[in-house]
Amino acid sequence: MITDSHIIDIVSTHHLFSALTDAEFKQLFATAKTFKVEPLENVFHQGDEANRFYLVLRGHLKLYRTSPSGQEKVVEVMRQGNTFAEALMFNNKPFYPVAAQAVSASELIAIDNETYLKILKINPEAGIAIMANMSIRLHHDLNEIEMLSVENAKNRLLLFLLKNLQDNNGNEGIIELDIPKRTLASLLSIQPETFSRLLKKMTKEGLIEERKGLIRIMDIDALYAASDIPVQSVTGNIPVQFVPGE
Amino acid sequence: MITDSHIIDIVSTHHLFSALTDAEFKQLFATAKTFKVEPLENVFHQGDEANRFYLVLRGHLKLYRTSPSGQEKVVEVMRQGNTFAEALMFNNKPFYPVAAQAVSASELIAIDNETYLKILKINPEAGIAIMANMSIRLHHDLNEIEMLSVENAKNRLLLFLLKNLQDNNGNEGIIELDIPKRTLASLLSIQPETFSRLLKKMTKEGLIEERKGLIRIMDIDALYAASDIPVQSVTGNIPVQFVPGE
DNA sequence: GCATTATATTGATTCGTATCATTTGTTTAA
DNA sequence: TTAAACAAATGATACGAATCAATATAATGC
Repeated sequence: MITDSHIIDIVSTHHLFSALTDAEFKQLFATAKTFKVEPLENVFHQGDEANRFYLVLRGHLKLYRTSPSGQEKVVEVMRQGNTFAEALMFNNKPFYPVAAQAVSASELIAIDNETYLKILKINPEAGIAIMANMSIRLHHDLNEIEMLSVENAKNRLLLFLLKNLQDNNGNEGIIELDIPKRTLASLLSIQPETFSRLLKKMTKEGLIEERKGLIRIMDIDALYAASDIPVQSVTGNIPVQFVPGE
Repeated sequence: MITDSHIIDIVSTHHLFSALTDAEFKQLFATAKTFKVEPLENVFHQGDEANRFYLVLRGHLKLYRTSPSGQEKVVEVMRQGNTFAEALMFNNKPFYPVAAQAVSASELIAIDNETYLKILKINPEAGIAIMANMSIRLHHDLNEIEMLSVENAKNRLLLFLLKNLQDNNGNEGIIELDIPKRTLASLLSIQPETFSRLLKKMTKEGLIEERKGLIRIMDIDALYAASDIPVQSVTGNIPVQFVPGE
């Protein structure tokens, strides 16, 4: 039984658990067990029966696969707050296709697949609530990836401007700066100095106009043209992973 | 009724639909409707009743919120293959908290919340299968974000090395290069020249050793120390969004 | 009002990495 | 074996953006 408040904190903010009712939460964690692993110690091996999934409370672990030739390949690194092997549960896969080994001293909770699935099957509402969380998180990640994919300062600023313009009548737009520029710069991962220079340059190029607390976009199309923000962006293109051997 | 094969392609690869059985798929899309919107045309307005969610087949749209003071703020941009407003459905929210407006000429499918939820409630297995997809996608995104968050070439290489080392006995490790270096460089978003120089530098520093097709890590701890890869990494820290007004 | 502090701009310099050009090394096939 | 094609390494240079330093402007408190 889980009681430690620090642990409850980590558990209850996870998308797989945050939508559960108190009763469901209690039911689920009645059968859950916390345990510790030392570095190089395995939580499970490739091919083991998969009837539990895990939440990392502390430390970090690697999930790796060993090929027939003995090659080891790390598939994923799990850290505090991450769950792993839950996709197997949802997919009814009976065996772990990878092994999990602690990299640093770690603490985990093992959660019973059967108990978790029973909750979902008895009460579809619970599943729907969890899907709500997952949906939100997916949208969030998508935005995050889009923003991170824009590599240079100028394009990040342009993307920000295009996303935040208001009173977009015709080909003009206005953006109200209700936070200090230094903060905005930091949000865009640009140094304040660079930010200042960028705005100045764009003003000189006639793309924008600055008036206390306002940025006025003279020509939205020209701004689009000035950026090389991918039209199709990241969305939908599953990016290449580091799987040299496959 | 949806028949066009191009459309079926987009629909059936989406995580909300790919796990449905043929029968469920048919049932769902019997009530779905495709429609087109022109730029500046709204799909729905803030406060409208939310009994449908949408999948973008073509074009792109902005979701935006208008504050009491008349400020417009773009929350998200949706593109081909994206769904939106499905989180509202899962959350039983009765009204759209944002408006959706086409930016370019777009084509969409509107899907009935009621029909979709009915499928999930009648058959919990369907919901579980969808959650499997969502789980996989979430893990995928997490990795993607982690990799994108590593801003400079040296750290990307280090992260790659640390993730791919095999025969990690003690504090040494070996990595087999089974793809050309230029390809690996490209995967890491590094120019081949830079990649070559990096390896050379790390060899000179005594961190690694190179032998045809192998990279041998002399001291894993030292390698960790050389990187400023965040120990806690991205995981769990919900990054700041561009919401200056909140 | 003025002093104090925070924020913003501007200049000079440095660092990381891309780009271009050239050379060296390694496969592949005639 | 030797030429042709490709991969990798090395050098020179250019550019974006961070950093350091100084100054200017705006906001805040007394």
